Amino acid sequence: MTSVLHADLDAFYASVEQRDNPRLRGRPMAVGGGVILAASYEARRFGVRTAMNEGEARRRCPQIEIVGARMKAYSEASKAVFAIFDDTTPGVEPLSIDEAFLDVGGLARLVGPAAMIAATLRARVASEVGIPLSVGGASTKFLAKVASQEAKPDGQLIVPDGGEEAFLHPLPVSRLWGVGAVTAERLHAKGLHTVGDVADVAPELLTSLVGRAASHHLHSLAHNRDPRPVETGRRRKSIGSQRSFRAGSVDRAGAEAILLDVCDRISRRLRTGDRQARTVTLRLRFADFSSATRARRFTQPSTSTADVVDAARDLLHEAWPMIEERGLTKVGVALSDLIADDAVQLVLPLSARRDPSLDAAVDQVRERFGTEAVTRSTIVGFDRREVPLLPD
DNA sequence: TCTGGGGTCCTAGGACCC
DNA sequence: TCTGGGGTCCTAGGACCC
Repeated sequence: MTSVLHADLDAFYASVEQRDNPRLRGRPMAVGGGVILAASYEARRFGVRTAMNEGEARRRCPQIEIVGARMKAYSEASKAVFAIFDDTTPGVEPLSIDEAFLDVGGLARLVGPAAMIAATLRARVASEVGIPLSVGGASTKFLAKVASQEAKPDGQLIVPDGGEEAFLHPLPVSRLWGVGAVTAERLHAKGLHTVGDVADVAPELLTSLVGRAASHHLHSLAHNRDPRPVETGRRRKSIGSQRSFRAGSVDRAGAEAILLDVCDRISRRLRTGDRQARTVTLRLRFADFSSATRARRFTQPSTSTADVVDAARDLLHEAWPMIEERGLTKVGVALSDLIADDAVQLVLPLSARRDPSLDAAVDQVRERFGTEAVTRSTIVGFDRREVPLLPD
């Protein structure tokens, strides 16, 4: 039964620009900022793609018009579209600024078949927001997403019950979620070109090519086995920001200044999102395009800019010899292991972490502090006898 | 095509604990 | 005293997605 829709805005940033500027409509154009962020379908016909540098885009399509990004306009358009999604079903799982899964399993009797819901969504987004939306529908999330890609641009495709494998198997392996350039090349080398090829291959061979978890994952998807439900209320798991520059254009003081700015931005976002972070990761990229990461964990989660800056600066200091050797072209910082900022942390000896007799105590803590979020963490070396479990 | 910025998930080795 | 197995935490790296 068709229970999942995948709704995906076409060439999102470019569509918003064409909506707001009639001169750009029907023309090859793109939104860029050094590289192409989104290309209109007219530009894609000339081979212009996302992440291509602007010089290459102009070489392929001399008449292309490239405009700067207006993130605020995109964010507003996205909100308006998600309001229409939320108005359609309570089961909305956002994937990014321009796509979402919609659970329509319970809607058939009330509203109508999936094809009708999809058509209504597309018509509403077109008339109320003024940009094109493509929708795919199927029995699983994965297949719904594949269907929306097939439906583009400005179309819809509902995979009929029982027709799943006939639809899926002729498609190239790159349509499987998790198969990018590297994995596709490995599969091609063994003669696996279509989704059907992957569905039929011996699991051991697949495992030897891509590892255990990915093998299981790909084999399942190739048979349209995808039990994941549409999940509402998912929260971000990390927050990051990064800056690129030309090799040699930034000295140590410059790198520290960028680092400070990046740390300030992400710490603000952390506090705005009512979260605390435990891990700070410094991400570096070098002139030869190699990269490195260095991470540090706080003993206690923090929301403080100063904590983030201290850790990031330390990491930069430690990595400096490597930076001098390889030449820096990008600096980024990410915050992860995020928890709610009202989370209460129980510090326990390792041996007590999974003790089921603690469950009741954890419930008490929940009630007392009025928060759902209670994490169990450990100070290594503490013996359980030394730790009062529920201090007053 | 010398490649932006925002993310997610998986693997693997060493330290540490029981 | 020495050794081993199993589990978790931490860190680093890599593939992938939009």
